[in-house]
Amino acid sequence: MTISEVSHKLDISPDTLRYYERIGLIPSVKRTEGGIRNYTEEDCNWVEFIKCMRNAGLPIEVLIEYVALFQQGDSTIKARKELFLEQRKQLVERMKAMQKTLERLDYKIARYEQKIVPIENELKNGK
Amino acid sequence: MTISEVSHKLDISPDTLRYYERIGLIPSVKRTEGGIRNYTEEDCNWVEFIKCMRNAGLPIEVLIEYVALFQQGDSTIKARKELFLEQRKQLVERMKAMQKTLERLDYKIARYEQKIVPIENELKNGK
DNA sequence: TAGTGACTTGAAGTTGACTCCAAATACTAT
DNA sequence: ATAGTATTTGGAGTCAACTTCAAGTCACTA
Repeated sequence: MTISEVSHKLDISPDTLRYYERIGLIPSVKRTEGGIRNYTEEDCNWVEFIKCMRNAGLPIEVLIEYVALFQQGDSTIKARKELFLEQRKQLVERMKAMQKTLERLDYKIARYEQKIVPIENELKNGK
Repeated sequence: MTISEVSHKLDISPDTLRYYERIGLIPSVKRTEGGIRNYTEEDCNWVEFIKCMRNAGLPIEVLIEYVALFQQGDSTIKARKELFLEQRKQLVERMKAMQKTLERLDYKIARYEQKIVPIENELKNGK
């Protein structure tokens, strides 16, 4: 797959794809003889995985470390598990904070609801 | 309350507090005769509210708009409700995405668990 | 084989959200 | 009154995460 195909498929710009590869956020992609990137299915999976993790707020640095550990082979499995456990913990924290915010938004919305109805009644009554 | 008191209370730097005020992310704070900011309880509540919303990922621009609407009085109640409804929707989306990521992390962690146990058994058996 | 469009690189530029700085002014304790 | 600390401002600097640029290379196609 060419870079623009992957770009369309995963909705990430070619520039960002190159950037991710350059900083080690995805393992480096094999090239054609001419030097053009040729993404395998596995490369795509990496990109998609990283996109998903980034989307949930995992720091780039941590993901870079993960990719590096992955490339060092099975001896790093434990470290990778620890890394994910820590990120899992932080993710749950963020989700809890968001839940609180959601409740707060709901409360505000409900209060506005109460305020709007009287105003609309006023209009209805020609005031 | 002085800016440094608020800073400690809410764990936001004085620079950030001034920055938030400058860009309209919180209503402007009354000053003493000498020109020093004197935060009321209400000012604090604003800061805390904004901190909470930012923390959940609501865009600064949207919050600036909310503050502006708020300052225009009751005629903007409906608009404020709409704004919150939209943000609520997006927040729920983000939380769903994070839930998926969480499940994915859990899956990975579980798989590493399975991989680690055999490795540890190998060690135990002196391999 | 010449034109056209996609791809390459390293480096510079941009954006959002702060964060720091310098010089001036304000409060506080002695 | 004076030293010392806190606060003020406008503006510059920083950092992460891209994004754009320039100048060259590759690959298809008429």
